Amino acid sequence: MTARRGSGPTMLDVGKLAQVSAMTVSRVLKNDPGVSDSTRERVYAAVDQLGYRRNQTARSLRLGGSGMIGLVVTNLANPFYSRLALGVQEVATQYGLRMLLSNSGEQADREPELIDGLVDHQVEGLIVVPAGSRQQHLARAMRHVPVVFAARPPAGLDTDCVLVEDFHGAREATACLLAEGHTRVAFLGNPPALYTGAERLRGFWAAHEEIGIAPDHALIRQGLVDSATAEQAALDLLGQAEPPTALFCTNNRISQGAIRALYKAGTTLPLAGFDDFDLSDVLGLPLTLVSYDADEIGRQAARLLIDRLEHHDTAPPASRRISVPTRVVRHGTPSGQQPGRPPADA
Amino acid sequence: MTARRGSGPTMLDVGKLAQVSAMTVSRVLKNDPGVSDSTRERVYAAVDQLGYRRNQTARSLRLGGSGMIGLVVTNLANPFYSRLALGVQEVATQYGLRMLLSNSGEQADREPELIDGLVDHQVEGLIVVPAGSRQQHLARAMRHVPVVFAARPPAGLDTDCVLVEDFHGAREATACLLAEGHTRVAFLGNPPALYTGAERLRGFWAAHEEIGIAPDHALIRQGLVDSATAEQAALDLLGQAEPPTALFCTNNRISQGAIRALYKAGTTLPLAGFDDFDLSDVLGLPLTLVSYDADEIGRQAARLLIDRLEHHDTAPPASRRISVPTRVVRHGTPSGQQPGRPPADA
DNA sequence: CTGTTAGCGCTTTCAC
DNA sequence: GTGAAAGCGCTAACAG
Repeated sequence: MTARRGSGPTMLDVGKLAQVSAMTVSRVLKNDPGVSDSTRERVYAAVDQLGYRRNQTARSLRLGGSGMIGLVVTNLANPFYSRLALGVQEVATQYGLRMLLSNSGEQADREPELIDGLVDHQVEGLIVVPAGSRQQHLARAMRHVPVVFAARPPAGLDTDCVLVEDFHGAREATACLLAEGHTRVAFLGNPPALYTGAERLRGFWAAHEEIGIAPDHALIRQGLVDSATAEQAALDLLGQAEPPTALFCTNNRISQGAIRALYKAGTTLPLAGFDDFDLSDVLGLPLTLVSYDADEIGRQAARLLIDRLEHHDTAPPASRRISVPTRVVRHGTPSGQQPGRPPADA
Repeated sequence: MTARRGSGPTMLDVGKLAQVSAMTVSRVLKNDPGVSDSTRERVYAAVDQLGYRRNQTARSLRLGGSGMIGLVVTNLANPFYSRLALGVQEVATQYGLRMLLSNSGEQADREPELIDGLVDHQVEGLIVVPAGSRQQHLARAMRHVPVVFAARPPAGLDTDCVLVEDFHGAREATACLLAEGHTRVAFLGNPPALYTGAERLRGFWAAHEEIGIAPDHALIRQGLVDSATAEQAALDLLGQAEPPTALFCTNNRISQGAIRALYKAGTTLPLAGFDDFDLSDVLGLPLTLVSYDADEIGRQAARLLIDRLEHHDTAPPASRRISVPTRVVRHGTPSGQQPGRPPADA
């Protein structure tokens, strides 16, 4: 019941109690060597007695650095982004930085105010998963602090970014399906306006070209935004006169929607997709998933950012682009045993 | 290439350019009515030209309020907590508050420094999922700002909290298994030192007592911390001389571990568990899951906190305890019935 | 309608 | 070893 405004004791209060000036309190708390042991002890005693905590806001103002970085993700409910956030946090913590987190909900129009708000709060840098391709507000933010892009690249802005091997992963996973003889692979994709959507389609396409065939346009569905829309699209495809014999999905939510569609349709089809997800190994489905370390995207982004912060004085290095590697994980029937769903019953 | 220290233009700079004092700039930016239109326009022009942004750190210091709340969760990678965080963020945003997020990684010994750090940053309040039962540091934090507990109750501290109906949910789900005639239901639980662990065991037990039987101690495993330990425990149980005929799991990770164990053992057993999870409906397993709205826990916690903030002056209300309701969801059961309460209105 | 003064809590600089 | 003064950027309170 003690939380009052104007928030608690100050260094002056501590000093008064310890019979020293605020300056000396400051020195003690900073571990400045030039303080006598007896004084030091009295100060610590006063700090304890008052429950004193140094006001970081005042320090930030004086020192010119808030000790915070901002992170903006599009959907924290997606494990991909919560892991990314954990990666950012992990590295930030190592450098004594805290994380201000905002969720754009994939609404590009909300992003500017989130970004501006973080800048107002004097974050020392930003890591952003941009929700849209209009990035004017990010250019604006870059006038104030370094900005690192994660998962999606900057559009016409010169700055660091950390991406996944979208093209490579999609190509490789698609190639797995094609290698099994499938020629009618459906594509279930997120909006092509998103970098990942475009790149993964490109990879899907490239895998086809490499074996000299072209995907059937009738099997391509884009603009899927969640599990539900993906499920509907998959059901549509399965109901076509010439249905696909395999599916490729560009992210975890789409894969899950497609899997639900297969389940409801009582069918099983080989499915390849970007992003691994919980229990993918026990579905008993022939799955080919592009897996990668989402935490690592966050860690790398944080490292790039912190590197900028530490060299803010020196000539800035050219903007860097890091790709986090992918690997293909196969579940169910990699090479043609037991093509059904049932989990290895007795 | 522009991000320098001492971060950019101040109101004085803007004022100079607009030929007014800093005070007038402040008024314009605050939408104070007492400013002439011509002045207002000049100020806005100068703001735009300089790319000026109000320094929130300085405002915080002056106004006595950081505009931030702190959230500490135990594991952001668990969808339960990322959704909780989203709920907090949602309500916080409505009130113009930002969220400083820390992840304790379920390491109780790391929690104090996280909490202290947030207090140092002048968060106006805290929402905490406590990692341990030693909560001295939280009592300390409460001397500075209001603290709301989420998902786990305070231990001997007088403050608000938002919980799940742990006991009720566990009892109901267990009762479903018992109603099907199972008398040997295994219990796979998280550490009993955790409130949820204890409550859910209590519910499990109560369901047995209600039909006049007692659980077999040989079927009870506690202290499971992740999917892997749960899997191992489940495999152990399945290998016993008198194995269980059904399983009860106290959270999503444990359920997933148990499901993996069943899959590897080539068996199928009815499984009940706390927390719903992605694709639970398409596993084709007889599942009875205790589902609830994790976002809502965050929203409610944020509301309690903000209520405290808004009434920090008036006599504080007695500490409140909110329970978020659970409902049982059944998958893959031949009967397909939704037992217990009616399908929870919504 | 606009400006001046003072001070939020802290720390850098300079004095003793 | 310690303290006094000044100021980080902003805004409430008081002029004018």
